[in-house]
Amino acid sequence: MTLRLYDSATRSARDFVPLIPGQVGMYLCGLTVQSGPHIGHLRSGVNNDVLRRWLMRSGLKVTMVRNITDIDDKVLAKSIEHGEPFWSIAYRNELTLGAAYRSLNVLAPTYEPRATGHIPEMHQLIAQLIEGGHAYPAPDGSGDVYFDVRSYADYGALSGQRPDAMEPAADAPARAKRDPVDFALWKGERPDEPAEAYWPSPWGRGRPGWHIECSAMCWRYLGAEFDIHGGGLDLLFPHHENEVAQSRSAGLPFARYWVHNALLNLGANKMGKSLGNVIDLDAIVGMGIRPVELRYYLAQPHYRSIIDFTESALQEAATSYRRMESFVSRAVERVGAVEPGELPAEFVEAMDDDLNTSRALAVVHDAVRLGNAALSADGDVKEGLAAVRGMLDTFGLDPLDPHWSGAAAGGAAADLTSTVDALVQLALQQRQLARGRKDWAAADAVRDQLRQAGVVVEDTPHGPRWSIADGR
RNA sequence: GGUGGAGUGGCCGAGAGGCGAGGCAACGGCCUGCAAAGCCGUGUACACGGGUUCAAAUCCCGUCUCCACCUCCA
Repeated sequence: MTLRLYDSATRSARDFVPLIPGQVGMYLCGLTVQSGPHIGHLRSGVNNDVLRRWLMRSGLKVTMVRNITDIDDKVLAKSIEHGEPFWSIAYRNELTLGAAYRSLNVLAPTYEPRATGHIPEMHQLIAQLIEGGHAYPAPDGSGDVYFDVRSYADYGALSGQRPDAMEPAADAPARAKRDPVDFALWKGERPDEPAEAYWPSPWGRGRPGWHIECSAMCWRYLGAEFDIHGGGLDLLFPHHENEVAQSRSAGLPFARYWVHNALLNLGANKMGKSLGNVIDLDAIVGMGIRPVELRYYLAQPHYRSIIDFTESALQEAATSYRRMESFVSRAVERVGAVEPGELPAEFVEAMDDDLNTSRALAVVHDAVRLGNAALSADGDVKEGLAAVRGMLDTFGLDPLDPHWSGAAAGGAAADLTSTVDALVQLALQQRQLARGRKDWAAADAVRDQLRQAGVVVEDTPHGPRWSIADGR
């Protein structure tokens, strides 16, 4: 079976057939870095990372471009508000975003271009659009250039909107436009905006409109036509609709599949900067949740299902992940490290079915249950361990991935583990002696003291084992 | 008003005509000095009202509630 992906443009699942066999060009709308990321943004990053990893696992060579839009109205507004250059604000948020992605084990994109680095490409596209009769400089001398929506017959096809039923674009005075729904490709210099936010252009000094940067960067790095364009569902209109309109009008076939992830809600509404109902990674960590557990929480529901964030659901997901993690560590203690192995057919089938991650993780849980039973029965556990690691690896959730295992933190943590182990073993020897003479009070006192120090002791038929207490 | 989507057991969350996905919680059992972990077992859930069908959570009609988008948005 091949991968089937739901394509927003056709509103149906389609077999995924890459433009060039064996390769995939993938563009993800990253953030407008007017502020740092909240977990809704991170959901988009994680969902697309799972898609990317699945494409890679399916043997495809993936070129993934995830952009940073580092100039827009809000960044400029903040610049004035704080008396700080817009590029300084944008870059600070970009760094925070990058750090959050890394801590969630989101693979670095093949390239991460910034809007402001692609002004010449935008100019070229705009010039082509004007020449082709799809765009026009504002007649009011403002220096704005608008896209002529009526010149593109398919406008609205992607999002199912009809231009006649639309509200006017609020990005410029309507009087300068031929039609109120026309949108700005280029915005002329304005006296009330920061002086460093302008570039020369054939239409006067100015800066990019909101949508043109993505058309420019897709074209530059993925070519005239490419496979997958992703982003949050809230970008479908107007952002993606406008991207298609610009690019196709400029003669570029553009994206072949549109993949939109559903949003993450908090309470009754979507999490959003403008609503102020925002939870970020620090807040999650403050709840006693590790990044790997947040990744599991974000990756388990289907990517097209709304996630209603609640802390209790997050805690449940963390418990669920710890069960998998615990199987892996106990299995490794028994049989040593086993490399990630082949994927069960059921798992592959679930993932190929428009990334049914819930069904795929149910296969993992089944394997964990069987593996646990094998551990209890002293049966063969290698195969199960390899399968579980293999499946979790395609989610970026393999507990033994160096990214999670602490070795990535610099090796100091791994050294500490052996130090702690030596100390705990000392205590456990005392406890075993006490148990040997059935002095349960003394034995339990050792266990309690270790527990207070954050070390959990479990007795097994193969002797006691210890681990660091979860969360909180 | 237009467009798209959702309502599943105590909770989360898949499924989309017939055999109860999976997880969390709960209860019972096994194991254990006690625990922990684990395993086994326990549930007749699909917003509401009609209809189609041998069979409906799934299809059709109607109703209710909620969400997103309709030019700031992942």
